[in-house]
Amino acid sequence: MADLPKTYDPAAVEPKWYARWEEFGSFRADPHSPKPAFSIVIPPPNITGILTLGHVLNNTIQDILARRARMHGFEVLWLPGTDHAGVGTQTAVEKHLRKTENKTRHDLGREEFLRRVLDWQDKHGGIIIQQLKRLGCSCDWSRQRYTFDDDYVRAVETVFVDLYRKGLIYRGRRMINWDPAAQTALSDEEVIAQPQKGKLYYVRYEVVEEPGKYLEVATTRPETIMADTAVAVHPEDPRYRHLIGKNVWRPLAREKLPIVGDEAIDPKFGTGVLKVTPAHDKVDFEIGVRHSLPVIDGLHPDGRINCPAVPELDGLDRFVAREKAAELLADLKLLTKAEPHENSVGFSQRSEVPIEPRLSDQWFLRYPQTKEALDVVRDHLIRFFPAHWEKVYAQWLENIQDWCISRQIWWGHRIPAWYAKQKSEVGGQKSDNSGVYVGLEPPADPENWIQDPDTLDTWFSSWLWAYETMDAETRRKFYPTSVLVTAPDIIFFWVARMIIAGLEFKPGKTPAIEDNIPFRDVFFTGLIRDKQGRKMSKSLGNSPDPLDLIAKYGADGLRFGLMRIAPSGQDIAFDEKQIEEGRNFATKLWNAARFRQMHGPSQANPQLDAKSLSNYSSEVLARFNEQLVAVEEAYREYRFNEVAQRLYDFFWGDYCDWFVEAAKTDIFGEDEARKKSVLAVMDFVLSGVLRLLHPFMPHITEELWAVFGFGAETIQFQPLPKSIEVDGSGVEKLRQVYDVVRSGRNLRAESRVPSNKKASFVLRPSWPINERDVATMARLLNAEELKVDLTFQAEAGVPVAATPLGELHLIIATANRAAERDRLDKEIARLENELRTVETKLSNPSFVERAPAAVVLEHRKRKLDFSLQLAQLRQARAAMD
RNA sequence: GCGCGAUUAGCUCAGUGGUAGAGCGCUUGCUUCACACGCAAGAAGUCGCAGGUUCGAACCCUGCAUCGCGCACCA
Repeated sequence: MADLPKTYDPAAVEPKWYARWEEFGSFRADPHSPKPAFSIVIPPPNITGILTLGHVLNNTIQDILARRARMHGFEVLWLPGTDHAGVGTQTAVEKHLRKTENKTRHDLGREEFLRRVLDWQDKHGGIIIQQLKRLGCSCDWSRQRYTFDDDYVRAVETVFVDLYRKGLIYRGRRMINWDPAAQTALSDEEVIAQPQKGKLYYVRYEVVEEPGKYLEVATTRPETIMADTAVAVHPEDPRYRHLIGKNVWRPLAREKLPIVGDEAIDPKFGTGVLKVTPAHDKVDFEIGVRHSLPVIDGLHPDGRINCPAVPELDGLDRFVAREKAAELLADLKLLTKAEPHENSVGFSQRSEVPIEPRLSDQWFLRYPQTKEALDVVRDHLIRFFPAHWEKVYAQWLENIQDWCISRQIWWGHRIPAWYAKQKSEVGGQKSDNSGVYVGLEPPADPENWIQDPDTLDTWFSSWLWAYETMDAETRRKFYPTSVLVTAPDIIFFWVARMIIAGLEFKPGKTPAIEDNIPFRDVFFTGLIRDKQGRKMSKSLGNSPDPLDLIAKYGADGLRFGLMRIAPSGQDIAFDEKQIEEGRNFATKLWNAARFRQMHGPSQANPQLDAKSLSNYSSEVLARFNEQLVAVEEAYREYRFNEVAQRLYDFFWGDYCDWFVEAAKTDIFGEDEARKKSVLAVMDFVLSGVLRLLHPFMPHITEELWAVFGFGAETIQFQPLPKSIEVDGSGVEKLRQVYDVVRSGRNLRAESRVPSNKKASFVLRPSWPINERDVATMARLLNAEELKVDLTFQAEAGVPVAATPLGELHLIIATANRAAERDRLDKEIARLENELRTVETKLSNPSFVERAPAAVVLEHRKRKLDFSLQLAQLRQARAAMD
């Protein structure tokens, strides 16, 4: 066995093992395996994306689950892949084009632009896959999929055609969210409402029938006045009721507009009069429909004003035009006032500009299976962790609106719809479906048809991800998947829609709903924020590069550090210190292994003889058993932070700080049998800890597994450790020994005996004490001598502590009587206080009768302990007077 | 306006009815024969506020406050 180097070097160990795992084919999923199946599909990252901390969190969790399942004897499929990310990728390429060639996509034309996107993809694509490998992700890379794979594209088109034929997809002229920067329609989910400080302009519209009389309108958008086609008041509003049916003069692009009455008007807002601009507001559009108002589009697609009738405004950007329109109105003496006003404005999630409600011809989906989708979550066929997301999910499904699925971008799945050429100008109110052909193949006479130029929302391909990434054979074994791990911000975009897609079109769908759902559990991770609680974002520059962190702390250190601070369902305040802790833990593990290795070879398959165990061995094994149970329990609830914390505490505290230190009495002792026994316990615990930690820290555990030669060539498929029976009374006794040690160390520190000086102690025992426990105490106390003396009479002023095993005295050359008196007084006061608390409780009959017996017993025991200790201390204190 | 979450040590967070916890930071002492990415000791909390339930509340209930998120409205 090779000696371990003094420090652990993740940079050397981690890539080496990853390459070996790929050689072994350890991550390959076999659909013919007799083992039970465990499967996860990766939330596909953008093909040209790079790894963020969010990815690290998300994929570490998936890797933990996959590796744990392998050790539990499952056949594991972790199916990886990437997403074409329509708007995101197209925007990046357009930006690049503008910068390097000062061209737009329109300068290049569709075909050439798409060629450029593919170039971009070749150059930047797949980086994230390499980064996931560096993190240690055990995906089955032989099955890597892409939302633009040929058969995947085919599947997306098939679903479109299918839904069209079922009448669930339709084309219509509707109010949609228009992104003037990306120049495309968006779904409601892609719009984020943000409070915006602006002005409320009060504008006077002259009443046609009563010249000199004005109707005052309050608006935040004076630049759209030219597109007004009415003004509206509440039908019951006494101020204006009599004017309904009359007309006003539109102040810009002067024209006669009707005054209509509509229930949608809130008489209390502004002046109680609304200018109706059906083309640029959802509510106005509805009013327009109710009153058969014309629709005037006053904006170009890029957000500039389209109104040649008012040359001062025509062509101006919408926000510039707003100011200008206010000026024009002021000049006309039609602007009464402009007061500060805060309202909420919808922003495009992607391009971060205000969206423009706009009337437009688009493709929409009427969601199928919404009731069923609600049911499967409510009835827990699909379980959410944490469960409170069920409510958010239900709220969305209950208020679901048709999904605008067409996008005016080029990078995406082209909509399989063609229009007859004579009606190719599909626009205006006349559009209907009679000249439309929808199908998987182009029409037989293509010269008479023109294909819809639009593409599909990226999520319209993502929602098929759970099953379209699998072939029939794989699906048979691995679908539904076991668990989906994702961030809650895509619960509507992806999670909900995948559930609907599974229920509606999973190939080979059966009446058994539980076979069609895409996953059984959904674990929602938290969002990683910076220390100030802000979201990680590129523009803020507050997102550390995970690859830098891996270089500094190792992939295992990063993984462990992050998991230890990631509470389930809570956002995570990222602090690099925590990753440093992960690295430190890896080093601790390494050095504990080194220590074991210095004392001879390990057993290949560590076995224990329960009868020959020393008390401290029993103690550490008892703690180990506790962790096995608790860890299993925590996994069931996806509480990864608890698993990590428990393994950390057990290994660092119980194993290293207490057990190994105590074990040194035997390791450096003369008794070969004892030495052998304790080394066997070390092997047993180390091999167990390595297996428990492997899902979190795959590389270092695999390296140490190999160094120790604990078993097969890889740790990856080793069964998890099982608990071992231990002697409970020995454990109890040993914990008292440790209490004595803690008291002694405290005495030493308070009496200022430095750590590098040996100290002498005398224990006057209350009970007979095992000689070997004395040796353990002496070592842990770093004692020159620890005498056990039943008749010891301390000189007054000698520091003393009351312990469960008796009085412990620290022998020092010159006792400081005054200091010791103070210390004793304080200690006595503390104990008296504790005793009083316990006695109060025990003297309460309700407590004794109604509290659980174990609790009462515990209190009685504490009362006894405190009384005994107090007696000891009072005696010592009395001797000083 | 509706809903969800949070509020515990200086910081980041565990703790879901029975003696308030961890890591970092801080103080003190240690290059003790695995580890200074370490060892040992210590200081530090009216568990957001107010009521209630209970023998007993950080924990359960009600209300309030503050912060964050989602949905709806916003002329």
